[in-house]
Amino acid sequence: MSSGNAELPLCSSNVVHKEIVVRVREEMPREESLYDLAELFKVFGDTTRVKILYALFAAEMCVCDIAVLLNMSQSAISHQLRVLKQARLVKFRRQGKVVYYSLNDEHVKQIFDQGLTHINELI
Amino acid sequence: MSSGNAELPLCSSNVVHKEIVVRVREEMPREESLYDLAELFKVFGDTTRVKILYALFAAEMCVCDIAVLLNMSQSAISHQLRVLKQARLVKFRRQGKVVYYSLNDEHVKQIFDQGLTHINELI
DNA sequence: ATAATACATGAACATATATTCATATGAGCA
DNA sequence: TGCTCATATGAATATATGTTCATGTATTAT
Repeated sequence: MSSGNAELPLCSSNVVHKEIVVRVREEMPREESLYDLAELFKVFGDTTRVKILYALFAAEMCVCDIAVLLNMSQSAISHQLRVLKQARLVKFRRQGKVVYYSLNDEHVKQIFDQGLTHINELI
Repeated sequence: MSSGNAELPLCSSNVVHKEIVVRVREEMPREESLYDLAELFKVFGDTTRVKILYALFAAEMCVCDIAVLLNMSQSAISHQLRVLKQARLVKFRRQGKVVYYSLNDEHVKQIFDQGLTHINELI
């Protein structure tokens, strides 16, 4: 068996730069990694969650603190914390009736700061 | 006029750590920055767009190349390229009937790689 | 045990968004 | 001009997602 580039499903057009497509295909990360990456950014792609994470950059906070800070309902915050929990971006500890949330990851702040840098350079 | 922390809208509960909320509020970036940041990540939060960007990391490509590479319709790719264009993440040049797209930003790869690092450390 | 509190969660609803389909635009060529 | 091709785009549809509302659960206090 020869190469693995026999299956170019063809666009309607014939302007396919085959060598480029084949080479890029080889250089691309695995499908699963790209999917996971998009899922991670999807979590970052909501204002409420971005705000929560920035808040937790500064301090550990309980659910009610965050709700007051962002002027949103406790339920809305709780739902979003759930998303952040599932993405393993935050951790929590229970102290009596109060649940305190904090960051679980070092990279997030770096990713965010680089995002802000990008935005600022667009001005 | 004194401080600007008179307006704590109060959660249903009374467990509000006022000093923390006030301090975090001061440390948070501007509302607009956080909104823009979420918008940027929203663009990254789609598998198709992530794939397109990774493809363009490797080479400049025309629309048809990308469609073949990702095994998707030309229209779908074109719509997503529009989103990436609006976010100023890609640029393009026209050569005859063919339009070639390439990256317009240095940060994106760094942000993506840090995202992948995060994902890999979760294993 | 009962009540109160801090948080979690399921269902419903409204909104956003990704793809498809049909068609428009714009460039090269006969 | 008329035709073909590469790409862009508007409308429609299906799906995903964020918030609210109502309620469940776990912990503390009486």
